[in-house]
Amino acid sequence: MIARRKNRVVNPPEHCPLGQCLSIIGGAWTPNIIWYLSSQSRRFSELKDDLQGISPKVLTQRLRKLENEGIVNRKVMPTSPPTVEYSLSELGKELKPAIEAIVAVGEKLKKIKTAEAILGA
Amino acid sequence: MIARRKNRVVNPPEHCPLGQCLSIIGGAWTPNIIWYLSSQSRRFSELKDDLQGISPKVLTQRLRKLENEGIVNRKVMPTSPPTVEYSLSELGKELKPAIEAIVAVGEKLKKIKTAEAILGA
DNA sequence: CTTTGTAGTATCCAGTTGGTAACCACATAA
DNA sequence: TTATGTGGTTACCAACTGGATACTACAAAG
Repeated sequence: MIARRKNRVVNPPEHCPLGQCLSIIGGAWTPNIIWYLSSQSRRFSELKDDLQGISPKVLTQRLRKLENEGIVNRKVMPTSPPTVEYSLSELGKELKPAIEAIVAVGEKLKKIKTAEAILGA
Repeated sequence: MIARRKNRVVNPPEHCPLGQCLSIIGGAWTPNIIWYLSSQSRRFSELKDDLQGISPKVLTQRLRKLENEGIVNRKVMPTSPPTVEYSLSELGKELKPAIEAIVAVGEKLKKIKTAEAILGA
């Protein structure tokens, strides 16, 4: 029988910022929405075209949630018919380094996988 | 009627590294598992204690998946009963900057939310 | 008068996820 | 002899997720 090691690792900082942040960028399409908005503001139907395959329901859901969390600004333009401009808020822009770090890792992973595929591993 | 803007935003790099990476760190408990393993190697039951509330089923699922993806190393020790050491692979360590960036954002979010709570916003 | 584009809603449904609980063989400690 | 710890596995199930589809009101263009 083996003595159980008792040393606890440092806990993830209280009430886990990991979960905090991942609950925002988690969910299908969400990171992509943030990605598109990070370079410029976009209208609803523009986003729908950018994110090929997303249903209007899900796009609305995501945008509403991001708006409630203060990540995204929603601005109705007085055109006819009214158009709606979505953009990243200042808070939303804080997400960019995280997204970029994730993208960077994703690219490394892709390289490794393609290398493996070529080597037939 | 409004002319649809035609300018397309830069696409997320092909076959989206975002999704690539998020499919790895996504899923309940996964980021936390990586967090714990990032500071030292841990045994199955140690992780189970670290991640209070995780069921053995899910822990196994996560570890198996991470192992298949080459993020985590699994090493059976010749003790009695056999113990199993999990650790981050070199590839797994590449995830750390991304996790740290996410944690950083999570902390900012938390500060903002607590500030809002105090101000009664 | 019909069509088009706007920004969504409403409804239904299938698939996935994650949780609970029970169970396993084995060896050792009490 | 019985209990304990090891690292899981299995079956079941409720909840959540996201996709497909159809639908809306309104105004303007043709």
